[in-house]
Amino acid sequence: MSRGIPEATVARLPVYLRVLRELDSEGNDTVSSVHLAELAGVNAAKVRKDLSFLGSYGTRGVGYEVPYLIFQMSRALGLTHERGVVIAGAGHLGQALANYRGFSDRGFNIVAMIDVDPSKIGMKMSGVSVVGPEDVVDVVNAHPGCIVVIATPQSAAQAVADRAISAGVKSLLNFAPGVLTVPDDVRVRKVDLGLELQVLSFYAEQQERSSAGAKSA
Amino acid sequence: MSRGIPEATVARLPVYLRVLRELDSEGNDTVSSVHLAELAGVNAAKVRKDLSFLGSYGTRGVGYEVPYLIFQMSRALGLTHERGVVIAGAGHLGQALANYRGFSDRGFNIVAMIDVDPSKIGMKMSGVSVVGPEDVVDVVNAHPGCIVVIATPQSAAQAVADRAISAGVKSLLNFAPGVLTVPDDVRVRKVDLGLELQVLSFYAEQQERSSAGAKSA
DNA sequence: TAGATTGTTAATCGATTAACAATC
DNA sequence: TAGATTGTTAATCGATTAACAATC
Repeated sequence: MSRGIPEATVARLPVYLRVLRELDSEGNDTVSSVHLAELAGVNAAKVRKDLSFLGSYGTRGVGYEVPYLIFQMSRALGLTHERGVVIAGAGHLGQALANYRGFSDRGFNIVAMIDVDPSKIGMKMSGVSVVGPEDVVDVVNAHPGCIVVIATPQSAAQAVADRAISAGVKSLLNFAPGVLTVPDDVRVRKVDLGLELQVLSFYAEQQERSSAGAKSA
Repeated sequence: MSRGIPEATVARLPVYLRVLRELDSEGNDTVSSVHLAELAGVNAAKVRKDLSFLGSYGTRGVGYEVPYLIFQMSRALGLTHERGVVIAGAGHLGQALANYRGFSDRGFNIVAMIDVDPSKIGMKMSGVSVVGPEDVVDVVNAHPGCIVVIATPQSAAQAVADRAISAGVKSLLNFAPGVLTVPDDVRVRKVDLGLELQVLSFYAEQQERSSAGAKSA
């Protein structure tokens, strides 16, 4: 029994896919693991290993057929059919996400925004209807398998997640800082802007200290 | 010669710090690795190992002094002094970042936004002045060690990065999809919204296929 | 056939975690 | 002292990568 595709591999598939689409639009019919690796910024053996999890779609001595690999990869990622995305929080971040390019051409369809602000409810923002929190269940029911993006303040994040989960949502993308508590069968991915800045700050600090040390030495 | 703190550890420090601040505000004087691990959602041995990279700040039989650990961790992360942040791109995402809470109380100071739109240049958005691209050098010089956040469309991202780097910037946070080419001494962290959704889509698809399979079996 | 490149095995590397001596 | 908990070592685990037989 296969243990499934490793997380690290799954996270690289979208990178390969972006590169492959670019190659395709430039008219490339085939690509070798070495070339694909270079464009994706990874090791060629890693590319071959990653792709082998999807199946044996290459040809020895030749490489991979670009359009076919795009198809297989899109299929694996579930991008060959529409998937609904609900954005919770119609603030700047929510609007930025609603405006984000490259959603629709990957099969993602923003079906609604949710906000508590009565002055926003009923409006359309970037072509997306804003509804109140009590409508989450209806929206989720109308779009089975949809992903809920939490772009609310931290104070509202858990409540929004709870409501979405009780409506049947299994996938959350969380932009609020802090941890969400969810059942085992719900998958959460987290984007933490503060964390990213702090990591950069750590390395910047290191660099500054070592160069200050070199100066005084 | 120490090989430096592992990347994975550095990325967990901000998580520990958030938990520690919470504990502190609740009046906890000390915390054990077991408790801290629980709150941070990681293994206790990992916590002890991670913290040991910072130094021996715990007391056997007792645990870690919360305020002291906060201080040491903040120092390691370079959060005990101000650091400038420049946001390139004054669209929805840029504004969302300018509004983001938890920057200032971690020492991050948004010093300017950059945009090409003449109607935005000269304005203040969320209290931050918007300047034109040609002013990047001045802003960066006025705030040595600052971090540049790229919240522009992909088409402008590399040019913005190049300009910032030539002005001396060493840390970039990139929200544009696609790869940035930068010199070795420049550190880039990337947040890729499309990638996150595609990863969620992969697992959602798997879940749906297996439950469909179970149904037909 | 000769050259190229995959798919996979086996080696390497690094990160996680269990275990425990040190010690408060 | 007895109990608790750190700091660190050593074992485990998983991911990366080099190497190469298979094969186009």
